[in-house]
Amino acid sequence: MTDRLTQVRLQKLDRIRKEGLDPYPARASRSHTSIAAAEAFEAAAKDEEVRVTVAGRLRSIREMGRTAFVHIEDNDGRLQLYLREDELGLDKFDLFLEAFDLGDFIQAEGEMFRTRTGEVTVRVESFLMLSKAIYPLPAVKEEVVNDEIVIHSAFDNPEARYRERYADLAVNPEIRDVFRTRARIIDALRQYLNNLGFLEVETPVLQTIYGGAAAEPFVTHHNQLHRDLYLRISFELYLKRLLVGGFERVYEIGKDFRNEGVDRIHQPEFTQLEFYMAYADYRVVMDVTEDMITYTVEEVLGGTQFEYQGQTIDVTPPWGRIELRAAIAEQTGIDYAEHKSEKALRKAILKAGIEAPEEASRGKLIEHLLDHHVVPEIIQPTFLYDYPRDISPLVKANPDNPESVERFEGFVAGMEICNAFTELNDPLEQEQRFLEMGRTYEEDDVNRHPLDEDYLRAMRYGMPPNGGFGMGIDRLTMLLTDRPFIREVILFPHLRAKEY
RNA sequence: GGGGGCGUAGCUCAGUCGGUAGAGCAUCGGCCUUUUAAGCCGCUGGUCGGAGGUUCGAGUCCUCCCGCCCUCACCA
Repeated sequence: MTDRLTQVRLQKLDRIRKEGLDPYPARASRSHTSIAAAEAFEAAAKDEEVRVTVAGRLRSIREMGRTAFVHIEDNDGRLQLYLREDELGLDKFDLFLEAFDLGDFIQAEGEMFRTRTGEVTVRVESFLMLSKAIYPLPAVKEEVVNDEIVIHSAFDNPEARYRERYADLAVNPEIRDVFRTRARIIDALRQYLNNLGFLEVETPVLQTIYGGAAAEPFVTHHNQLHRDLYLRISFELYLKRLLVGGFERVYEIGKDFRNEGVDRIHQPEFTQLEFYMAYADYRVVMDVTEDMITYTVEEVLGGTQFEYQGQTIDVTPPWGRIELRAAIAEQTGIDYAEHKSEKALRKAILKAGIEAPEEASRGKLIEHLLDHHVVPEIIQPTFLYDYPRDISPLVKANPDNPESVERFEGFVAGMEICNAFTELNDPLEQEQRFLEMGRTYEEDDVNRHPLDEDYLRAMRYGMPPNGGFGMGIDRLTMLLTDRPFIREVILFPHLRAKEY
């Protein structure tokens, strides 16, 4: 694209070259970041000279006759520079005004002082272009009113922001903060698990048989092997093979891929944490979950309470613990234990004036009640436990009640954030469950699982009893950054390809 | 996939009943040596998402297509 704005900047690029300067020099130097420079000035004695070399991107230029005030922005924040013709000389000063634009990266050296309005500023004695910007960044203006930053003409067209996330990040500092927080969340989770003796591992993204969740996979193809492969929909079956191998505590943080609809809390590519813990059951995993998330929230936010979309969330243990059956009964008046068959339960649901999906198993009906009538009501951190067996093929049955399995999910702010269970480690029962699954789903159901013979083989060598856990990192990040949409916490969310 | 909404200058947005396409900021030119949404004066800048249609005349009405948003469905 060579529109007029771009043409002007290309001419400026030439102008810089004609001055004998490289608009993209290989080397930069800086003695202080913006914050370090301001701190050094504040710490210095009254008459002491504080000389700095700073670097950053030009974010504002206020030309005032033979002087100019500009702000540069670096990773730490913003710093004001003051340029004067009598300080720089006519040629240099003109070069700056005529060839430097918003968005350019520059380097400047000078002595620090405080302006009449009290702002710590660098009086520039020399400057360099570090990188000339050819396209103008979206024109965002900021104003400080009563210590609050008011943004004018924000760059907030969603399509443009996600397509050009780099521009979004460049002009919206709060978006950069979202991803700094995201990194700290992952860091805290790692610390927590490492401290408990967990081993971080990596398992295949390309799988010959997908499993561990009910989801439609992405299919790809390996040319040399002449076979289709699937992008993983979960890590579960590989991580549990590692327990067979003798590791007692393993976890993985990585991407899962599900070829399904995109909405407020779903993206086809998302980040998951799963861990497996030998000799633990789902009760232990519940305790660990509470503790791990509390630790993470404290590390990242400095406390156990935070605001999410206008509601105060408190993760301080103990979290609510309610049997799934009781939670559904409370919200809908339906006790599914009284309706043992799919038919009977469907009848009860319709009688209660609630919609029931067509062609759903009894477990699917229960799940529908959970998703639509219980989950939206759960604001404070809560575990629901003991799930129907037919929607949980990898979970060990509850010894007191063979109808239910030892599984729980954690919910916060109307969102499911984790799913965990006492893992089924009986190879014969697992095989039986897989076969049951094959019957539950129709032949052409995309969620019907191919039977993973190799996983059964692994189990036959002996798998220690263990508790497993999975959590969506993106959703946790949504909570801790107060973002209502999952695409806000994913750097490059998926959009349709645009042709240029 | 169904339903609804939207797409106008680099950015944020107006555009009435179908009658020559506008504003602020940015850009460009001028003034201004402690400004900070700096200020003042002036000038530019448009395939109105794309294609077709109705009409003397379409940003506006109709059809199809593309993209984004919301919502439903799907989603251990």
